[in-house]
Amino acid sequence: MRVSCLMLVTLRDDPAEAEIPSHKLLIRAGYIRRLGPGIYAYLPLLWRVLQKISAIVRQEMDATGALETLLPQLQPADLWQRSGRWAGYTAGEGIMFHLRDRHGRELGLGPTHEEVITALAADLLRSYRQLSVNLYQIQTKFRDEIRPRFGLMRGREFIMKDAYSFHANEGSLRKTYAAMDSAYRRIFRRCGLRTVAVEADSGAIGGSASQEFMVTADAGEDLILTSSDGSYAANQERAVSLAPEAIALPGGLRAAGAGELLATPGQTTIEQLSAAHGFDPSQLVKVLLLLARFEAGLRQPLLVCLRGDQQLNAVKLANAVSARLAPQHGVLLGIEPLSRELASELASKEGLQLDLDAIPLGYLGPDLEDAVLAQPKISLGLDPSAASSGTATGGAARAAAPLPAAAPHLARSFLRLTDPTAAELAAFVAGANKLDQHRLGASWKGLKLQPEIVDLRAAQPGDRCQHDPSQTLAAARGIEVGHIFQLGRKYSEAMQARFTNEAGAEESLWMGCYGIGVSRLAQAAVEQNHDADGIRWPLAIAPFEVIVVSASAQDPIQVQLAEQLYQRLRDAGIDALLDDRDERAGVKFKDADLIGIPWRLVVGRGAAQGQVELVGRSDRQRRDLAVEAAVAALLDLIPPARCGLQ
RNA sequence: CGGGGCGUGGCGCAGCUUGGUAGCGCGGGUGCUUUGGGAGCACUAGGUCGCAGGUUCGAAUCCUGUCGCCCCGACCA
Repeated sequence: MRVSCLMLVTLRDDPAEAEIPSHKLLIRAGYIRRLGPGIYAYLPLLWRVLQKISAIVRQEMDATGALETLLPQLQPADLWQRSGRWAGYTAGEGIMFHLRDRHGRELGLGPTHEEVITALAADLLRSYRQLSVNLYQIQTKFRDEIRPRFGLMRGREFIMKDAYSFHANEGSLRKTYAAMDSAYRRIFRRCGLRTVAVEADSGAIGGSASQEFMVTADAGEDLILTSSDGSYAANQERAVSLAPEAIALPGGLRAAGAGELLATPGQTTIEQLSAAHGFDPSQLVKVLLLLARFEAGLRQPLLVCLRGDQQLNAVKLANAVSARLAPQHGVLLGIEPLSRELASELASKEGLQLDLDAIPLGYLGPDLEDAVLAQPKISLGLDPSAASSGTATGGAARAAAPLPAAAPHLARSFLRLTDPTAAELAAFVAGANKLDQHRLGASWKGLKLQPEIVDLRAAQPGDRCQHDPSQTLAAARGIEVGHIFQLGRKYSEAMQARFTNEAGAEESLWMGCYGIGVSRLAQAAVEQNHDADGIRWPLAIAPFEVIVVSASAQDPIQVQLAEQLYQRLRDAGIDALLDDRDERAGVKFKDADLIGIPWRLVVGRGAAQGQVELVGRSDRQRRDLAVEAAVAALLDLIPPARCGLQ
């Protein structure tokens, strides 16, 4: 390709829209253009990069026996209703773009393809003899992100490789999961990325085991925690660790563990309490009042206890709450702090009466009685079954007959969950459930409580590791470029995807799914490979492998030699670019550095003597070589570097 | 959704406080000179100052509304 024909438009100034280096560089170097928030055009240069990444992904996926396919992006709502995700994806997080066609049928633009593929599998896979299979596709996904940002990093339209495997048993799923794990490691290595594999939360996709592949970079949106020996790495959403030892409460239990009242006027935060009375935060029990909203209308108040010095991990909480109530009440739509604002919003929007004046915010103790949620005289929508009894229907049954959108109703008892750090305290300080008063020297037994214990605390950098307390966790930022899941039978059961096993019995398929953010990966590669002058593409995914530059466009000898070299390299199968523009040398050099072609072959002053200059973009090493030697060097260096595995 | 910021030639910005009919740098075009790290000179094209109201003799500038974009946050009161 000739630069004169490339529609290359580079910018001298940083664009105002971009914040992080990779985003600025991709725009400045002419790789992308923004059309709207989170919507980008992939210009010809970037398209070449994406094609190269895709080729690597294909090679590695095909090598594992996976089958490439292409699935619809326009997906009927009933598919998503059958899996139980329509409400969560449209109403709750609202991550799915959805629309009505001219007949009033609801459709979603695919943010992922579990539903589509499972419906196909249900149709096509009938016998254990057909298993296992792993189908993948590389295509555009749509997600209505709350806040798109950083260019291709979090776009509303992006390119993803997603794969879905189907198995007759869990062992087979594990095998494919392991194969995907190693294929992913090869893919990222071949793309020139430094990644770390971390334990991850399964999030909205669901399922059991899952692992994320993170490109380590300061601009990463995820916080990852790793042990010093590297044997443990997890997303902070998921990470576990040992909390620091609590400092025993001086004086221990009071009033046989019921605690003595302590006047604490205006002291509603852990900090204020500690400062006023000399407590260590680890001597306090922090009680959080939250409200969980469910698809089928349930509004469930939560009372969450943590040790005062610990932080809540919202993802762990959502998982715990969901596990307890989602089977009866549909998808968990969200959890919010139960404030006066929220209470008045509940009253005005959903007609639910909740009298927060009965609840002394800032002075809550773990023994806060359900009576505070008691129904006021006039109230609507009481559901006596919520939270306590409830009809126990299985997930499959629920999915087969989607829950009708029920009117919002408020549970009148708390779902109480306690983190071990709080549960293990022998004597603590907690709110007295009375304004301006706390209890000193209370205990769980003394308060006549049997806490339901769930890991809810956020692991922090510096915490000791569970697998080896002599090690501590360190934090790093990461960009998630890949995620693999063992889904199990969640979707196959919901969508009735069954096969006949060897014994002739019907069984639900075992599933796995495996994603790579292809367009995000391209930007992550820039984030990890750039310098003050521009991008430094790893050769395996660079849009071109070498750029031939004649220093002077006026010197016919140079121009001719550059032309010859360009032809020879192309004939030898090298992805060569020829900068044939009538520009000064400086302009061409700057552009070559900015767009980041790994090798630059300069035809300059020495052209008449058959001397050229070969410059490496990454290490900036320059070597003066005879023409033949330069060509030989490139033919020697480039082909082996292509697979990215040296 | 909450908070903050910004909308002025293709791009990056100034002008707004103190109203008087729009400017700088880059980029584009033409010509001459220059030619190994984003050249110089000259000429030139290109803007209903996001949009809609209002105040005023007069609005990019003041007021109101509206739309769009960017940043931070949206879990511990």
